[in-house]
Amino acid sequence: MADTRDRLVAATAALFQRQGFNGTSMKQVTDGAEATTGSLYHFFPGGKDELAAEVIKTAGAGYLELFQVVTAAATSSTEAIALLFDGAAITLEQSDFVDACPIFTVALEVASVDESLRLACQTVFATWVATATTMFREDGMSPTAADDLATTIVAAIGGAFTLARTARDADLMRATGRSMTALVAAATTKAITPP
Amino acid sequence: MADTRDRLVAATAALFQRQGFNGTSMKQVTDGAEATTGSLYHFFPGGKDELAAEVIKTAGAGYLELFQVVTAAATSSTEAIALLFDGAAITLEQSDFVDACPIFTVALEVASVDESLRLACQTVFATWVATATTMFREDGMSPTAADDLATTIVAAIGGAFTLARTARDADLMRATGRSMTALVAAATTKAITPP
DNA sequence: TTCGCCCTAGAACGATCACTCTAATAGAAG
DNA sequence: CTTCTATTAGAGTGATCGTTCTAGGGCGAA
Repeated sequence: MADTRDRLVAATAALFQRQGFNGTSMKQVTDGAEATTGSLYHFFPGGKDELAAEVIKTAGAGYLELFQVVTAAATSSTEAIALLFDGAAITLEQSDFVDACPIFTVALEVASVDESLRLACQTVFATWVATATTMFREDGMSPTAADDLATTIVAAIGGAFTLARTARDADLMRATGRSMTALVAAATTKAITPP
Repeated sequence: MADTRDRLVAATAALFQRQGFNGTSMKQVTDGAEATTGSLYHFFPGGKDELAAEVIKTAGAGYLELFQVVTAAATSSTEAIALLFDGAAITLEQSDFVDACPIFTVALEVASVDESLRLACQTVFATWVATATTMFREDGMSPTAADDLATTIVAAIGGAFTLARTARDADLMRATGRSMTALVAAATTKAITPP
């Protein structure tokens, strides 16, 4: 069946979330996906690197869609950001601080070591920043202001994941969310009402 | 000589910066420190875990001292934060995006796997946040506002390290720095001039 | 010198790593 | 049915992992 491939990607993503790239073995992947080594290398002849690149790409697209769903449900950029951080905090708590973004977990360990994975992560982050930038531009913000703010929010949510997971305390995510919400609120009112 | 121990810690910290915990082997450590396996396990009988805990503790104290030096050189909290992010951006560029914080790199890969290292990272982050909170309290901010802001800044600098290193672009660090500087400026003026 | 202790030296260990390879099986196409 | 391609199965590869262990070097104290 073709969904063996999907199970491999999903299992790898789950393992990357809690152990990162180097901490995850191919045996754990095949065990988690209930697949065999033969299947794994049939679908990913490029080995661990190709599998990881697929995980990053898939997870990146998933989070982007989640962001767009949240944005669509919100009545303002400010509310969207508030919902984003609150949702992240709840997800962390409900998963016992395991369900963090696999991309942030992998990015730092591969950035200086594996160029193909570095580029895969870079592409995902750039997509996220671009999407958030577009949202802020629609609020009337200048290109540079929107880009700065979008970059900051992506950075902040990634760092807050690290802090909250390390401390096993989702309030660190919420604290960061409050600050970012205030920042967005200030930036949008300023954009709407120019001096 | 007793500085063999220091060389081991320094070499491990350098390796953690670019490869993380699981990506770094004991052989790389002994090679980098010009030490032997015997020396390594003499000084760190607890093995890789004990060595990593020492690296986290030492690096954490080093960055805290750096923060305090920067703060002392600045005339305001706002300027201190600006200097902090600018310095981080320059360090990244000068080291070809290798010289990032080893603690952020290690934190996500060990948070769900190695409790002793998770606690070591948690302690370091808590110390950083507490120090920044104290600085903001001296500006007259309320305890909760100061703590929120301090948490946000630590999260933002960690996330910005990830983004900048992944994209090999220090401007992402500078963009985050501009937003955080604006946030601190707004918070301090509000604290100084209450409604 | 001789002792005693801190540190170094590096071979060796079993386990596990990512990966390869051959053979078997399944199911669609003819 | 036969044939063919896609997928599964899992034993086996050499390399490398973290760690252990025995032996010896270096140096101050007696």
